[in-house]
Amino acid sequence: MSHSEHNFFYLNTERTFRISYFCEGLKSRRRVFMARAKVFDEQFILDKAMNLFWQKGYNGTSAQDLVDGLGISRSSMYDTFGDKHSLFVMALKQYQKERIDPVIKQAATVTDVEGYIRDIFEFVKGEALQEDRGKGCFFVNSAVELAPVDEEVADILNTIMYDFENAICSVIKKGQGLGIFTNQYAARSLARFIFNSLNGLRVTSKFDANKKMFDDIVNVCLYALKA
Amino acid sequence: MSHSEHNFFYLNTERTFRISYFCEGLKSRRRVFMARAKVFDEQFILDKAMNLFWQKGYNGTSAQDLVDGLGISRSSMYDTFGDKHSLFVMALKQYQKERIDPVIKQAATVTDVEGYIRDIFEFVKGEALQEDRGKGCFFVNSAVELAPVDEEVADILNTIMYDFENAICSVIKKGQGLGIFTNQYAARSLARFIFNSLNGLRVTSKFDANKKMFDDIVNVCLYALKA
DNA sequence: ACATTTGTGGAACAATCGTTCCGGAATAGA
DNA sequence: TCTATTCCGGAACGATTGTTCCACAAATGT
Repeated sequence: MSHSEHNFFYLNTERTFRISYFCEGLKSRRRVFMARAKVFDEQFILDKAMNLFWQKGYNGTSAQDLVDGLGISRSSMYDTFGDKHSLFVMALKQYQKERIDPVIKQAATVTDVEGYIRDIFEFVKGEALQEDRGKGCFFVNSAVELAPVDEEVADILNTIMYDFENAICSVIKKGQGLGIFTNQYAARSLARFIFNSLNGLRVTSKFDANKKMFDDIVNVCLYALKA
Repeated sequence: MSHSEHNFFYLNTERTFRISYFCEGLKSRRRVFMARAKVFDEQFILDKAMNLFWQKGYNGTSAQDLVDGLGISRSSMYDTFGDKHSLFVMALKQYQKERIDPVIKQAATVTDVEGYIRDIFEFVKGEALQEDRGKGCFFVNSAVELAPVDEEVADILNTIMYDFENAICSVIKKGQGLGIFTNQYAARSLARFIFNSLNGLRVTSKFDANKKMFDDIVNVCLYALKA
């Protein structure tokens, strides 16, 4: 028996994902057969992948690391997520959706503008003082490792930067209107300064830095915004 | 003929470096035979290695990449620099010696304190606008990729951070005495803020950022220091 | 010419890389 | 029970990883 007769779905050239093939073909029709339900949660696995890539980077994480860390078989991993690069991209988007988008959305309805900015700095500071501070930020790590050589990843990161800058900018603008933040510089300039400072904190957290050090940095950053 | 008889120096367990073995043994005695002189300059090769690792990172640079990029044979590479990790460490120290130490030394005798700080920012800004801006900074790149998992590299990076912070701190202190910089915060706090901002710039340069963006960031950073 | 060291090209190494494929066990609705 | 799908363990793939080794060419003072 030839291979294609036995496992026809492997040969789909458009999508190598085994799971999606048959299901998608039946989207409009009624499902006739119900087969074994998924037992692992894709989001849950994706979270694990995110943390693995986050910790060791793209090149530093091997397929074996993923199999060991995700808790699913090698076959399931490739069937569900395609190849390593696809999985990385999905993990990065997961990070965007779970950790960055909420902060951006919050900006639209924020009332305590100063608290909003301070909370972001405090959050990053908090992570920088955790035991696994070496992880840094998946966003920054990916930018440093892949942005220059991986266009698909770079596009995602640039989008994040763009959205984040705009969100901060709107909050700054509101704060300037309330007389809380300085009018010495345009809101966009200050937003970029904040973005840059946060990127810096993610790098500084890679060093042997202590609480006092982060306090110093954050204090000066927030001071620079004051009216 | 056995291997050890023919090329005895390969079996030195302390140092696998072929070149150093015999020479070091003769340091105190008079050289009897003068052999072929070195034709490639180790510093020159090390510079090339530095740029390769700088561009693609440690894990992203393969042994083959090094052979192709250094312009010497695979054998010469291993004979001269040991293994890949040793070569990386040497390249990192080269970066420290050539690009960071001069800036630190300058701090001791600087008179135009404001210009000194501004020049550093302008230099980083300039590099961030170059064609190969994606390279970023070898120091920051290495911190992000290796500091959490490579103790030897982390030690070097921490030393650089420590020295740099002290250098900036002394300049800031001088500027505070002259009434040029703000006394709102301790010199060390401001130095850490500067270090952090520069780290940020190295990350921001990985994105699709333009001149205006860096101008904005640097302006606010320098503004924050003003008295 | 000789001894000695440097550098080269290439073969070869074991290990790991990312990936594919298979057979079969498990689970579900029909 | 039958069919469809999920998931696993594991073997296997060719390619590439970092590294070692060897024979030989090149250079240089004696």
